[in-house]
Amino acid sequence: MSSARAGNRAGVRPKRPTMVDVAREAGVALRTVSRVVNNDPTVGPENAAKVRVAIATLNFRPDERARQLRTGITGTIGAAVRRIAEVNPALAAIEQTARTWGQTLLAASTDFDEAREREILISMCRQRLDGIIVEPIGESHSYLEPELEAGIPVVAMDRPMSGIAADCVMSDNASGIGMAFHHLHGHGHRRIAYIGDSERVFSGRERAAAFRAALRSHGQPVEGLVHPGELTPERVAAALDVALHGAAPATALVTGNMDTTIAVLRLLGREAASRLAIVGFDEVPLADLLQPALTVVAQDTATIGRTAIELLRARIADPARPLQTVIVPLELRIRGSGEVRA
Amino acid sequence: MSSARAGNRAGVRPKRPTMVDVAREAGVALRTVSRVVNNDPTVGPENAAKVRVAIATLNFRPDERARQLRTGITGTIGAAVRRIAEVNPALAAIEQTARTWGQTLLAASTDFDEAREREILISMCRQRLDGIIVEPIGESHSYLEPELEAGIPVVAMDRPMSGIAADCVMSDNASGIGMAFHHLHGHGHRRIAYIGDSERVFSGRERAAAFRAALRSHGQPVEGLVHPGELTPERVAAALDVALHGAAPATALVTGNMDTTIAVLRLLGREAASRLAIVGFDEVPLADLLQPALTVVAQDTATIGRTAIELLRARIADPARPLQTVIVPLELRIRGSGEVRA
DNA sequence: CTGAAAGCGCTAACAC
DNA sequence: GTGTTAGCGCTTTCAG
Repeated sequence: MSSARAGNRAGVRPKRPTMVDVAREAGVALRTVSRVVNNDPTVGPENAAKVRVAIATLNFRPDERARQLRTGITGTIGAAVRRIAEVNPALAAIEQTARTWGQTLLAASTDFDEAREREILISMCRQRLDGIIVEPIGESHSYLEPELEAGIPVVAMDRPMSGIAADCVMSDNASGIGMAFHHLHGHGHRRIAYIGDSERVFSGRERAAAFRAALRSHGQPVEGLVHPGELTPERVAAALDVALHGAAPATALVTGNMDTTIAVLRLLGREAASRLAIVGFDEVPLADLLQPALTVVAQDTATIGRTAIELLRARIADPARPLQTVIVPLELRIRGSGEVRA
Repeated sequence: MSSARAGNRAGVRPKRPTMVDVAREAGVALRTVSRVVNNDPTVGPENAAKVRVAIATLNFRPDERARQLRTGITGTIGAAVRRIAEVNPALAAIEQTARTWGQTLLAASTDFDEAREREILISMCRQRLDGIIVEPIGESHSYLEPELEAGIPVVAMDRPMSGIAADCVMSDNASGIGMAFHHLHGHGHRRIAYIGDSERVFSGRERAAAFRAALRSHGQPVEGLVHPGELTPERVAAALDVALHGAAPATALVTGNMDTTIAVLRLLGREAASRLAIVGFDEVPLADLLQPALTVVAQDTATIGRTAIELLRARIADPARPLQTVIVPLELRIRGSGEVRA
């Protein structure tokens, strides 16, 4: 079965043919091969044919690295996201758009790790990518200042970057939280709690602040209702306990992101979920199949991704254009869990 | 706000300093700079210091492309998967392992499209990646023959490649289907139906065949019970209708992959799901939160990913080693939907 | 239309 | 220890 590799001795990687080899085989100059490979029309038909034959017989494939080194452009854009291999319509949109433009996408996971993010970003810079889209994790990205100065375009997605001046596209967190709150308030709830991500995270900060603002604007007390923090099951359980079993139990709940929503649903178990009104921030997979189906305020992640890469293109085309921050609206998706009356 | 870029005129990308510039700045030879950059210990401490100062003042970053061209290795492995930006523990495992080995991962989506797959694979070859992992889509990959010959290691994941000799890791589809069948049979079901992917797809073929074999080995007729085909809602609905509303309605159902499972659950609606026994092939997100919770035969995708990259490493280390196909067992996860009695 | 030669930014022999 | 000199494989002036 391994006969296909019979010619290969262990460890001896056969050398690939280069343009010189092709030129020799075809009996033309190196330059002519290059022209054929790049579809330059100024090549005589018979020469072109000879070259193509030589390419086929030698199985020549141009070395992209050499071309990139010479031309100075990589035709590749980088995406440093929190998780490739997780549902991420923004990333999907970026890849699709990049492909449309004939660009390659180099995607890597920061894994919510600041050091890892830095590694990836620096590595992308060393590879001289045409541009970088990043879902920022770290608190300061000032180490990228020299890279920006050197001309590598960077666009932030989901959160702004601090320490450097980069374009940014993100959701309208405040309005999204407001939407969720008002929806529940409109269904008669007067004790609405919030459980969400830590305020050390930008979006966690924005959403918790927006929720507090919503409470105040409705003349409600804040204490016991707003629970930002780490996303451990224990912490969420504790927060849930305070919210539901205090002196004045909440009758409705806003969860600040997908992981919180799922954690809460798991904790509530099957039946309890139908007595408490819940609106989740962020879409959840199979939300429509849950019981009751989950009402969410959904981010328009596809638009976010598309905008990110468009901002990047614009920045590449004109490094001097004014910085831009795009805020993308969210959408309330009514499915049942948020329509439980008080 | 755009002051940080004040120095950049539109379109004029500032040239980055090279090693020559650093050498001049530091007053040493090019070679010495190279040594410092590569942490070569044979550099005098004061020279090293001078170089480091020069690097910092000029904001020098070595150009990875040039290094790759010179050394011949890219330090990058490619993964052509069906979808990045979707849940894919195999990809996650690959990325993590690659990182551990100091390799960069270049991931791209074939998007279930044969032409796209070909584009990506060829592009990866032109970039001279150290190796490629692919979830094959196309029916023949013989066009990769020259590339293999030229020494680029390729490993197939989830399905074998046809037309070329490549290592492969995949799930034990037949056993998985057998497990699902026997589980339902053990709960008293005597009319068990199967709805799954088209038999034009390798795994669809394997699973449908295994299901037919299971039926036969239990002396049951096959007609009306095995429904492979396209994954459109209409087709699945029609298959479901035949299975449930025929002369001898099925009392249990095996769904052949995640998309089929979800389609079926959507079609059945909330209540019907608790009367029909269902075992899904493939894990489904939030399966434990559904009602009833979904029993599945889960692929060990993390192991598949880890195995894929280990096979790749082994192949890179020894191109002459015998071809290997690794079959990974599946696991029955009992949650409720598969334990409804006949 | 085609060819010779220079060079992209770096590493690797081989002197000194 | 350090510097000099070749290239890696390609594109690109610039002559023919």
